[in-house]
Amino acid sequence: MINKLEMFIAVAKEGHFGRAAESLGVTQPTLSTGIKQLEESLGVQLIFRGSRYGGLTPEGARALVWARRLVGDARAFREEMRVSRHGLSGHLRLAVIPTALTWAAKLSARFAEAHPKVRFTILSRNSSDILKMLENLEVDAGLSYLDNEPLGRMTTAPIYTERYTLVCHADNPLALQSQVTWADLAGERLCLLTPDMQNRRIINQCFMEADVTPDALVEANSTLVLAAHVEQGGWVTILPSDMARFLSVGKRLAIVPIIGAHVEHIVGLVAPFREPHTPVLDALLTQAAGLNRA
Amino acid sequence: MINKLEMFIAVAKEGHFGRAAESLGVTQPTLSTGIKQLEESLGVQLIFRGSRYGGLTPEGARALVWARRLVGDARAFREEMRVSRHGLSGHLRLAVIPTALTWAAKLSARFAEAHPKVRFTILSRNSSDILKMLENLEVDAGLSYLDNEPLGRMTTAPIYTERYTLVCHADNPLALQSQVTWADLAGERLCLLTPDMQNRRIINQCFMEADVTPDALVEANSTLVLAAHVEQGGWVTILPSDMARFLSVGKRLAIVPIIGAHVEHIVGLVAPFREPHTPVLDALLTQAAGLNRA
DNA sequence: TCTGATTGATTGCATTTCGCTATTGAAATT
DNA sequence: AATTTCAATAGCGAAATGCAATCAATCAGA
Repeated sequence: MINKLEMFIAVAKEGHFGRAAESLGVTQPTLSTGIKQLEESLGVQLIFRGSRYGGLTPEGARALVWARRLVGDARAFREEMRVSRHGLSGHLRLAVIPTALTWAAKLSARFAEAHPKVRFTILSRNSSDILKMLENLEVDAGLSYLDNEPLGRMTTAPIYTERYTLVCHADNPLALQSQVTWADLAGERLCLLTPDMQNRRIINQCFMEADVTPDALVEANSTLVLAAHVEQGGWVTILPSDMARFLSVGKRLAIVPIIGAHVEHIVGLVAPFREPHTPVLDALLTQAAGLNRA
Repeated sequence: MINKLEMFIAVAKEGHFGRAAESLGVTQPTLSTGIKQLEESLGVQLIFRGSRYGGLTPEGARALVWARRLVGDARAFREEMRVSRHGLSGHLRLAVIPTALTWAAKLSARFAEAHPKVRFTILSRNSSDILKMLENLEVDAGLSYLDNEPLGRMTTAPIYTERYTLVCHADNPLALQSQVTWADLAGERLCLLTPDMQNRRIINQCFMEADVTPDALVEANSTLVLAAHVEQGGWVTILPSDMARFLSVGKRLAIVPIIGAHVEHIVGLVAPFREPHTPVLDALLTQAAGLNRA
């Protein structure tokens, strides 16, 4: 049952039998019969298909919700039993928004100190991808905005609040100011994250509220690229203060706080709600709470 | 996986491999190997046993929580898929406290009107047994006190409030009174439910608050027995008003409201909390809400 | 309209798992 | 010490699982 449901989840995710089979490490015929058997045992067609994947039936969509739950719970169960033998160990997969990557490092460092046997995989993703990955059980937890995207049934733990700063080359006249407003940035050659990033949308909104049309000459999905461009001289960028500090040490870059029109956005840990938590997630939430206090 | 977990639940419930096997309709060796495989696949011993069942290990106790959840969810899932084919149909198992049996009839009658294809099984049980049966997935819902026993993660829907009345033979002097107090009942030959019933404990408490030591000469676990005794003449009993009315029609019995020292106890539907609900439970909750309004 | 590529279903076969009966071995009971 | 109870084990046939090979339908491009 459980493994059939995993097959179903894979097909729903990939929209393609062959790829789904590959992702599970089985052959396509095995997966085909698996889905067929699942449908027969439930007495319902789950997937439209005539020689080609044609989407989920209404029952299929409903079944997907249950499948995710059952598979998720089964994994959490096995995980908990494993932990009861070996202590906290294994693999923790984290998806993180680019601007929070330094915090991910802080989090995993703290965590590793407390639980040295746990391996981490940290992926940089935009916030909507993070939610999708959490749904599809591709990651165990995410580091993302808690106050913006509509979160479904999720466990959350706040970690820090994003405060935006201007990052410019030390030679830039703006570097001499103790602070700038969003309006001051009109006309600057901006280098910002791509618009699929929540962070960029927040910044756009700040500019809009200040009645400024930002001039994003370079877009990237990595803060590292932004910093590198700014170091070249011609550009300025906007980053949360921690990330700005991290990227500017040892470089001829200046950090200037931006004031006004600031909606503060809370960033924190996000994980699918599950009762009870897995032991790793519990430990992770504990570490997150510690970071928040610190 | 799921069926192994069902085996595990059965063993935990019966405390005996042979009986558990029988309850599942498999042979004892099948169940033995099932448990063994479950333990191997989880890498944890779940049950202490050396030639005899010796209780759950700590991990086993934890696993039981997960097992109940997974099995319950799997059933709810299958149930929902079945309903999407055949409409509301199938079997609804209800465990009910004796004093609420008339309400169970009202509930099932209403329900059957709306969903004629659903079969009912209604069992009379005391409130703590009801909780156990809900935990072990032996019934789908219960009709019991909502405000007294510590309910775990449960979905509840209030239906009515118990109000106690004296039931005595029409020839009894008390029958002439328009109302009685708990104290008035001192010295009467009482016929009450057994003390394992919550209702009896509530009545005991009422007597205690009125500083009366009740004299329960006959105890039974069925309200029908109480009424039959009262009809014989020598005894009086205490029943919630609806049950009293139901049992006294056509008989030479009198019903007298009891006043004072009344803690009002809410009776309603109880079902294991599960998100989303099964369609039958949803329908049942709807009917319960209707009864509550009426 | 034809042709090659894609994609999922089907078939046949080897392997594994499952569940039964019969039996054994160890405690508990007498 | 003999008997009973209870779970584990062995052996066997049936069912299931999963693979490689193949087929059938559809789509894209000429």
